[in-house]
Amino acid sequence: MPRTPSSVEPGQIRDHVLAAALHLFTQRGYFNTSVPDLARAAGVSVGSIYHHFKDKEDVARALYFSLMDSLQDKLAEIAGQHQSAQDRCRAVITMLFDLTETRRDAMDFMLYAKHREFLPGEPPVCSSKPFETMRQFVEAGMASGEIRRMDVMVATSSLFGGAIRLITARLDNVLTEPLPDRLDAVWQCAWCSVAA
Amino acid sequence: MPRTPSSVEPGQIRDHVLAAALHLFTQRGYFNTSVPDLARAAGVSVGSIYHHFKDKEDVARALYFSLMDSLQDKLAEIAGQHQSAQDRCRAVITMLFDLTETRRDAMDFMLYAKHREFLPGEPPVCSSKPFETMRQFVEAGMASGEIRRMDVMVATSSLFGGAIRLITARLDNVLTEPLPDRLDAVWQCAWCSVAA
DNA sequence: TCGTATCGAATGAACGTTCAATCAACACCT
DNA sequence: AGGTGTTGATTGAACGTTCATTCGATACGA
Repeated sequence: MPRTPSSVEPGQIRDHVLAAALHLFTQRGYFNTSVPDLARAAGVSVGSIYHHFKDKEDVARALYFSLMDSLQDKLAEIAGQHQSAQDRCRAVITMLFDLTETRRDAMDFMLYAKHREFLPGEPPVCSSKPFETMRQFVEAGMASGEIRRMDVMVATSSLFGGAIRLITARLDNVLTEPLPDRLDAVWQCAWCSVAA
Repeated sequence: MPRTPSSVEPGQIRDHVLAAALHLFTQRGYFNTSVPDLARAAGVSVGSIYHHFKDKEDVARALYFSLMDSLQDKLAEIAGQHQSAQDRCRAVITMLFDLTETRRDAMDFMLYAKHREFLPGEPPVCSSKPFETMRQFVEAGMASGEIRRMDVMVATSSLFGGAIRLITARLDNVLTEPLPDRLDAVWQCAWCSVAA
C-alpha cells in the first residue's frame, strides 16, 4: 500500500532526520521524543528512519558525532589562525558565544544534553576531542610561559568555566542579552584567572 | 492478596524511596528507571510508592526540592559564619567540593541532571534559590568594593564556573583525585578573576 | 469496626522495531 | 528503441514489550 511520494528529496533523508532530531531532542529531550515524532517532524516515514539508522540511539549518536566533528573543525581552524594561547583561547570563547546565538540547538545538544543517559558507552563530553583540544591550547600556553604552571584540568576549567556557565545560562533563557555583548567582560575575568 | 510485611519500618517509606530514587536516577537516569525498579531498590511495593507520591514525576520533584533545601541551608550557614564576599565564596567552593566527595549522588542530581526533561515547569537550576544566594554573595562583594564592578551574571559565572566544571569532570570520573586537593589552586584562579 | 498503610497482579496506553508490499531507476538483452 | 529483470529506497500497519498507574484485597492500630 505504501509509497506516497514524500516531500523530501531522496538522499536528503538522513539530513532531514538529523535536523528534526536536533530540534526535538533539544526541545523536549531524547526520551520525550518518539520515533514517530521524529518521522513526522522530518517529513518521512518511520520505516525510512530505520533504513538509514540502526535504531533510535543511532540517530542520536550520528547527530552527536556530526556536531562534535564540526566543532572540532572550528577548533582546528582557530589553531591554524592563532599562535599564542591567549589569542587561541579568546577565539575559542568568541566562537562558542557566536555559535550559541546562531545555532542554539547545536550548542544545547553538545554542551547541555546528558549523553550518558541515551548514549551509554560514549565517553563523557569533557573527554571528547574538542575538549581535549582546548586542554592542549592551555598546555601549550603553560609551556610557553603565558599561563601560570598548574594542573592542566584546573587551568582549563578556570579559563573556560565562566564562559560555559554563561552559555548554559543563556540556553536556559536566564540571560536575555546576546552573549557576544559580554565577551570582553568574560574574557578579562577568564584570562587573568590563569595568566602568568 | 498481599501484605507480606516489608522490611522497611513504617514512616520510613518516603525516605527509602527518595534514597533509592537518588541512587537510580543518578546511576541510570530518570527515564531508564522504572517505578518497579524503584520499588525493588527501596524494598517496598509499587502501590506503596503511589500512596506516598502522586506519580513518578512527584518522586523526582520531592527529591529535587529536598536536596536543594539542604544545599540552601548550607549556604545560609556560610552567610552567617563569614562576612566578606571573599570568605563566603571560598567557603561555598569548599563546601561544594566536600559535598561532591561525600555525597556524589546528591551533587550529580543537583548539578548535572537535566531537570527540564523530567520536571517540566520547574525553573532551571541556575535560577534556583541556591544559585540566587551565590549571586547575592557576589553582589554584596561588588557593593563593598571587594569585587570589580561588572555584570553580576558574568562575575558569578567567572567566580564559580571553574569550580563547577571541575566538579562535573569529577562526577564523570575524568578527574581521579579528590577535589579538595585542588581547592587552593582553583580558588586562586577564581578569586583573581574577579577581585578588585 | 473503622481508617489507614501496604501489597502486587491487572490494565491499557505508548513505545521501539519489524517487515511485506510497493515503486523509481537503472542495466541489460534483443 | 522497447521490453525485462534487478536493486535498493520508502512506506505504514502490525507486533511484542515495557511502562506508569490503578485497584481490590489484606493487615494492623486505635
